[in-house]
Amino acid sequence: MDRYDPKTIEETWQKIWQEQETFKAPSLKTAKDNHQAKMFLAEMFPYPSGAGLHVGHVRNFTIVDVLTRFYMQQEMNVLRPFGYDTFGLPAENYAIKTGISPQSATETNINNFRRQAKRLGLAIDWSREINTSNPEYYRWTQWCFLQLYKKGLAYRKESYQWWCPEDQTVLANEQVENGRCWRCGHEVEKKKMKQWFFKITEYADELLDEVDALDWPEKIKTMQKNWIGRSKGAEIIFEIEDKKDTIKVFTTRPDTIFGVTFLVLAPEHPLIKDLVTEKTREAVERYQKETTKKSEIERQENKEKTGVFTGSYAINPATGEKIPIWVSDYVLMGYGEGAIMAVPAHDDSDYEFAEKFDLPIKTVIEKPEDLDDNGHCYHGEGKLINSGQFDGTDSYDAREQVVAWLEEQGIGKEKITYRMRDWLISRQRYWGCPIPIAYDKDGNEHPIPEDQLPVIIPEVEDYKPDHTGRSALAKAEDWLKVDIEVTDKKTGEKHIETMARETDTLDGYACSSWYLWRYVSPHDDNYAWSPDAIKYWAPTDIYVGGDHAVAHLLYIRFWCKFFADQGLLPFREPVKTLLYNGYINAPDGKKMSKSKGNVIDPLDVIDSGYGADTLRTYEMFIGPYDQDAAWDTKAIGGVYRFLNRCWSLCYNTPVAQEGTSPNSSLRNKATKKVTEDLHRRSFNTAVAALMEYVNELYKSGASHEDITTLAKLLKPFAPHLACEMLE
RNA sequence: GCCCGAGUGGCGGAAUUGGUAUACGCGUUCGACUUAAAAUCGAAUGAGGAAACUCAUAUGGGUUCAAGUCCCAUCUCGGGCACCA
Repeated sequence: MDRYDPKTIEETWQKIWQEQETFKAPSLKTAKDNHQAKMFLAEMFPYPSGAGLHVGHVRNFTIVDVLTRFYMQQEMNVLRPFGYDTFGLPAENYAIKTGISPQSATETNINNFRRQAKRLGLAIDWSREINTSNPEYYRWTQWCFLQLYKKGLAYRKESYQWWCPEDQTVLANEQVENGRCWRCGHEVEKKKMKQWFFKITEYADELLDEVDALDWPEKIKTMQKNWIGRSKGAEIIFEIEDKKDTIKVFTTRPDTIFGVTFLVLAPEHPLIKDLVTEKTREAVERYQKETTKKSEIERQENKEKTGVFTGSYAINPATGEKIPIWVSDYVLMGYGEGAIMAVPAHDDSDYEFAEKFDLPIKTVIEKPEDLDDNGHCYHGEGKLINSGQFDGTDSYDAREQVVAWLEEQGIGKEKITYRMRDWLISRQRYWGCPIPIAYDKDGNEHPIPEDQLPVIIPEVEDYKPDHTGRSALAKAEDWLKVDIEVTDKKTGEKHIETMARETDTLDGYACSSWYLWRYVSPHDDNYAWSPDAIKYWAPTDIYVGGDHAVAHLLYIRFWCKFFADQGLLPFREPVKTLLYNGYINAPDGKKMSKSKGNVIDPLDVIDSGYGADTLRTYEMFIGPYDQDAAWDTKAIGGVYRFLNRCWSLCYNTPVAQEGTSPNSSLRNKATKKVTEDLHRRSFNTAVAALMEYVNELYKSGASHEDITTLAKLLKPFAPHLACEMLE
């Protein structure tokens, strides 16, 4: 052979790797006996869409692959599995349109994905492949649900939830982006429904406190902190004039209590109906109706304050003054108590509201004189004024003192509030993991016993959700009925009762909340993850992805903490190091999309003659892995030329005699540089260093030893060519 | 509005701990090979200048023997949060 022929080389080596199971992780026994360090790497497993792999997958997978091959060269026990996140709307919508079952469409797509992934020459332990819609897998997803249910962390409650009218399902808060559905982009609505939740708020403090210590990008850590949104403040009780009811508010500034000149309730606040008077009832009810009708986008767009007076008054506990109670949509029912004490002198929103409705403004914090602040209200710290016994106190210290004073009177206490809500997991969709619950004739819920798992998704004729807001599962009449043994509470006797299954399925994020642990023992019939294997391999050392900054990456942390508390995981954080890779955009810098017709298909790139090695190396060379990059149709040619030069050096150039200098020092320099760069994940400069090395070898001549070194250093990036050269 | 990042040739980017700015690649130009083209190989390539040299890392200051890197201010772009009390 005198020409670099990627097609032949890549087919040859892919076949060898397949036959020899080159990348199969060592057995537990072997791994422990050889006393090497362990390394568990994974990419965020893909959703196998009908469109096949795109260049973004290639970047994501190649990062993991380069590290996998590198750590194998460093003689570590490496686990690098692969799987598919297969539940989800696209397959179901496709089924509704074409009648092809999601089961069969998913199988087709997986086969396609696997075939394409193999053509990239990925160093995957294929014996560990998992698929979330396989009953062998989702049996254990259901088992996880039951563990959470047993501890009261999976529960059902009725509340207003985000509803996507296009997809006919509810959504988690994390799946609503700017008032729109994350999947289809349709505007979402609020709908009152009884739904299943996971009590993620139980772990809010730990999720927040342990974020800082993680070896994760700061960007992601900040997003998670913002999402959890802990704020420390006080809950204060206001009495209502001439009424027995009281109003609870949450505030982060109890030190401003003397400046409270009115209260504001969210339009959904349950107490409003008791506060309205003959005169105000009509106006208040009209306002409430208008608010409900407004979409979230409208509520966000129109920031002009609106509101209406209830007709009732509360008493400021600090001053004894009578203060009016108003209703306004700038107060949100979902946060704090759904009611606020308004301090217009020191809060922008309250100030705007007071200005608009001509309510009194009372300054209680003195602005430091040297401060040049042209704003209307001062939110900073300072000495208290007009605040009775607290006059002269520094506002920061006054926070605690005021709370203590209110607490003495039994009308206030310290309180911590979170922005994060519990995780809504019900989906009114067919193509998801069935929630293992049944209802008796009185509507009481009963968990499906663990020995009756999995609850298999039934085949149906028609995949459309029914018009009542239930998934197509509701149409599987035989499946709906289930016999469950119940114990009579009074007599203790057991009997079998026929019940109706839950027709909601689990949010797909539930299925991906534990898959990293399944990888350690993917075929275990007795455990979701086997205790020995999890102890050795987990947690995941390096996890690579470019999406799901809050949702998935928060959920896996939550489940990890929960299962650690059950004694089922010997660690409390699932991912040691997170690498968050950037996107690959079209050559014009815009996002690739089918509709724009600017999609680069990686398989086309391989088949055009460049081969997988060029594609992989190019995507590592394109720029720092964590930055977005634009595809450059010309620059990939430079990488192809580079691999050609490596080839020529090996096959078409006379072998130089091995001398001592300068070749050995060049070798050492290149080895040191590439190794260091891989340790600090600077893939682009590692490739640059290899190019430099090759350029130098062209000048000096390459000995046998030089070519061997080059091939070894090249192997993580262009494994097929490197293996061929080493042969 | 608040909180993070980032601004370096024609382009993507490098400079790891304050120590030769522009590695590597693309593009461009010239040369070799060829009847020719492609491919390949070699050379040049921040700006100005014949050269010595001067000026250049968004802008303006500062610290330092030394600043792309540290400090202050400003501008621009990107991201996150956003009526969260």
